[in-house]
Amino acid sequence: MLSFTEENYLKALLHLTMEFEDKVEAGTNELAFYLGVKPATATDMLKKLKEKKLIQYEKYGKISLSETGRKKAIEILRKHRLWETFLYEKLEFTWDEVHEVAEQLEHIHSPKLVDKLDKFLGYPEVDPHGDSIPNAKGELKQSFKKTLSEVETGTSCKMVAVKDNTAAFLQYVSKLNLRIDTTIQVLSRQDYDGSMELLISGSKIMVSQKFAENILIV
Amino acid sequence: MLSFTEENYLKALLHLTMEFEDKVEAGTNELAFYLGVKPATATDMLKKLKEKKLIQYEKYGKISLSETGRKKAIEILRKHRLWETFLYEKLEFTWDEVHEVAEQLEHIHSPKLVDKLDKFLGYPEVDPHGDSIPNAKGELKQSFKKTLSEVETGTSCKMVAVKDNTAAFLQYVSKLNLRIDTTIQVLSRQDYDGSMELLISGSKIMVSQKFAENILIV
DNA sequence: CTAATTATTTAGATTAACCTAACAATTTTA
DNA sequence: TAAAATTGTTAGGTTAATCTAAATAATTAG
Ligand SMILES: [Mn+2]
Ligand SMILES: [Mn+2]
Ligand SMILES: [Mn+2]
Ligand SMILES: [Mn+2]
Repeated sequence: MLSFTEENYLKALLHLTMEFEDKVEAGTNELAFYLGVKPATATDMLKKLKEKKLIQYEKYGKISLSETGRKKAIEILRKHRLWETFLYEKLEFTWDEVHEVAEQLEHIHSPKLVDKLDKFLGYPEVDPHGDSIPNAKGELKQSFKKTLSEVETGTSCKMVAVKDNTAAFLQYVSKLNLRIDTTIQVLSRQDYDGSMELLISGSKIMVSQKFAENILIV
Repeated sequence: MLSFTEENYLKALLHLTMEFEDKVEAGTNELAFYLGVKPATATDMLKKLKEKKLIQYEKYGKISLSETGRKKAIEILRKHRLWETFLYEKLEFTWDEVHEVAEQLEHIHSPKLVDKLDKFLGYPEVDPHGDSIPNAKGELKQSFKKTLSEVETGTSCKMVAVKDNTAAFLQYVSKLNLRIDTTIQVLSRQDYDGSMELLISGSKIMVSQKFAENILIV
């Protein structure tokens, strides 16, 4: 049985090796920074995870998940996203509140619980942030979506997910009346700083490039 | 914030100081045995819990919960029983499966989660084992119920809870068609070993004294 | 292609939660 | 009430997960 901490390392590695289409490895510092620990700490854990055959790793080399490591990580991601969906759909949590609690709930060990929860929620495909939920077989629909910042001026698109999961960002998105499935029309763009003028359900708003880079669209 | 382990010690102390009406203290060995650790380990933790003002304790003396310690312990008990109820009522778990998972879920930290869960479940008063669920104010209806072994021969009673929460016992109870609210008629009793002949919804069964001592009735 | 910079590992500590073995206090029993 | 039994504590370790400081490898830049 994996410890809470080991699970977090695997989850972090899954995240870091899926950041963009061709990224399949991570570095020690990158991992340590992501987890909020010192590189020396990460090195110790990497040795242990290698020992347990959960990762591929050689001293001074890059890190990637093994097949079993990836399986484990996806299980945790599945639990995380199912719990977020539960909190959002059944317990009236807002989308900026669910992540923190799911960080704890994802470590509950009980295969029966996960599958019953999935059933109870009606086998949802995406979580409250628009992220795809791995199914019971451990299959994850991974699609690398375009961001709002890449949309051509004058065209329309639909928001399908968010990239940033911090409460601050999510609350701001909500305040702008943006949510999953909202149609966005790009009216204009400032060459100077990349900020964009948008039309959302009748009202015009202005957003920064940084903001637009965290809205995923289709 | 209390650790997982500290929470388990407090919960154990709450249990041990509520075993019967006049029991308000526990001993080091008793506590250690209940938690499955060595007495030396318990002594260490007792010092820490005393330091944090969660218990009353003097070297070589008896242990009892402080007001804050009791509050904390009841919060955990509340979570435990609400989660058991959730698993049983919403996720189709059987009553012998819920405890193990609730042992993990009870340590999730989120005041909002507990209260939303309570609301979602319709503010249940008892868990699947008939145990009273503390309310949001931390009030616990504690009633010391009679056991089936104390019922007079020839009279009837109603099962309201079970004392033993092990899967083996609960499965056996189910197999005998006994559940919360079942009416039990005591037909006869063996002087020799205290075993009892019961009438349950039309069929006669024989149970041991040990068994009868773990069925709570009214 | 060396020197500077960056990335990573090693060495040596710390803390929480556990253990065993030995010792000390308390309670029971004869 | 003294010996025996029980209960509880202390001393000294271990392991997992963390840290800081120092050393080393790899990469980048001039
Ligand atoms: Mn999340
Ligand atoms: Mn999410
Ligand atoms: Mn239980
Ligand atoms: Mn229960």
